[in-house]
Amino acid sequence: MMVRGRADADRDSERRPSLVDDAYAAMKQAIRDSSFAPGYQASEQEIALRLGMSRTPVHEAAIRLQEDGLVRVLPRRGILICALAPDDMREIYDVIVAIEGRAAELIAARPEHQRRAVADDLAVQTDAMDAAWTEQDLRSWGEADEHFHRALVEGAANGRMIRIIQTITDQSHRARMFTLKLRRELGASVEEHRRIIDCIRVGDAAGAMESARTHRLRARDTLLPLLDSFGVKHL
Amino acid sequence: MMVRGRADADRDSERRPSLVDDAYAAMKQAIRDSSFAPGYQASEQEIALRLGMSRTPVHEAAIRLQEDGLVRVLPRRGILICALAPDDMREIYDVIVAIEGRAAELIAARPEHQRRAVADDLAVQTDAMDAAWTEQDLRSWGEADEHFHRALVEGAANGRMIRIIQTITDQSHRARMFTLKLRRELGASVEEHRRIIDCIRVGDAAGAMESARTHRLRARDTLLPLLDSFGVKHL
DNA sequence: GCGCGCCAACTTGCATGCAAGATGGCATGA
DNA sequence: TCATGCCATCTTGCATGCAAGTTGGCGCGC
Repeated sequence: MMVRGRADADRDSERRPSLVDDAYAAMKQAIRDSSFAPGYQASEQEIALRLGMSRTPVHEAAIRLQEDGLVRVLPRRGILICALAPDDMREIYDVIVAIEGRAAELIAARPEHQRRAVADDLAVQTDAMDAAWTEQDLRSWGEADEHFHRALVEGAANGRMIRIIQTITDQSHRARMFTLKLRRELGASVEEHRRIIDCIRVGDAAGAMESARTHRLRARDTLLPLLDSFGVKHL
Repeated sequence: MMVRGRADADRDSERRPSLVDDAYAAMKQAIRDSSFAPGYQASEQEIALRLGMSRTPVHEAAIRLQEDGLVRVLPRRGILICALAPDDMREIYDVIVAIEGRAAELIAARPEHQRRAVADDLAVQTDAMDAAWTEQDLRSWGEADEHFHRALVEGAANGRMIRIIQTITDQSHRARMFTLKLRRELGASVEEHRRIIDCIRVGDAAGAMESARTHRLRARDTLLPLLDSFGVKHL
């Protein structure tokens, strides 16, 4: 199951997805897997033709994608797939540090049984990461890591935080796929995750925030130089 | 000058605003000043008529407003103006605490002359608040306070943070107008703002974050009970 | 050979037409 | 009197037409 236009998916539980939803999902997926490479300029007409619909739903989906920061709609010139510059990664990490830090703090401040439920979930993902690491299974490691961070934010039960993180995750998906192959310090993450979990278990809000922040800041400080050294200017 | 669809305003410096932009701005303004009250259900046709355009630009503006969380587009039933529940205010405050806290920390970590520029700006706004307070000028106080918090986030030079805060500010504008009249502790804000400024001046990142967080948490803890006591269920 | 301007092709902005889904009221039956 | 079902009306989803803005290339003048 895919991410989809949360704006509807979670609000109006179910209804037949409209063509706009289809176009939105298809385009987003195409951007995620680089069928639409950054910098590529597509015409709405062409996309509409490929998706078997008229320009209208494609245009409306493009507006939503622009709002998500994934494309730019250039008046009378088409849809431009956005590229991410190193500076965007800096911005993204700062937002993540802020939101995940607060989320961890909030979780640790919740009643004991709720804390434990979240902590157990986080522990499952972290164990999966540990296992994947010993087996050198990058793909599984990445998925478990993603689940961990999603569960962390969802644990704070704040729809706006979830939405913010979802948007930013979508934006940085390609960069993440790229850096995943480069990282050589995956073991450190497991340990840092466990520290976060411990703080949540004992209800140490300040510690939870601090360890969540430290984890992301450390990751940022390993990855950004890596990107720099590869001279990556946009991804 | 009004807020406008930042998605374009800051990216493509200038171009004749399209009808969609007009519709977006007009509807947003109508929601801000409660011409469109929460819970009101409008038809696109009717809005289009009032704005002197066809349904198409109104519909596209509605999509953007829905993405901003200000309205819901109900399929084949019209546009519903969203109301804010107390729980939404809780969510909003948590996001603000996270983002402004990190922003203050980032500013305090910048080079001295940049810190000072931001601090001076913040000090001007705080002085204006102080003056407005002694003169019991609520409107001026509110505007200066708004400028202070905007400057705080803009000082961190992170477009995504600015955008997040802008979205949330738009959502909570009506609630802010309502609570402004109820508050009896405006003096405390001035003092707390000064504490933030001092930390920024001396480059105390941890202190800046902590005082920014404390400021917002204190405000939340005074306001939410106030809303509760008035039995406000949506605004 | 080189620069400049014009034009044809292309692209979207916006209006409108049509069909299908949603709604509220009225008539009908118990 | 009340519940139920049908239909007229309203509203949007989506396709398409037209006009205006943008672009790239070709030809003309130098």
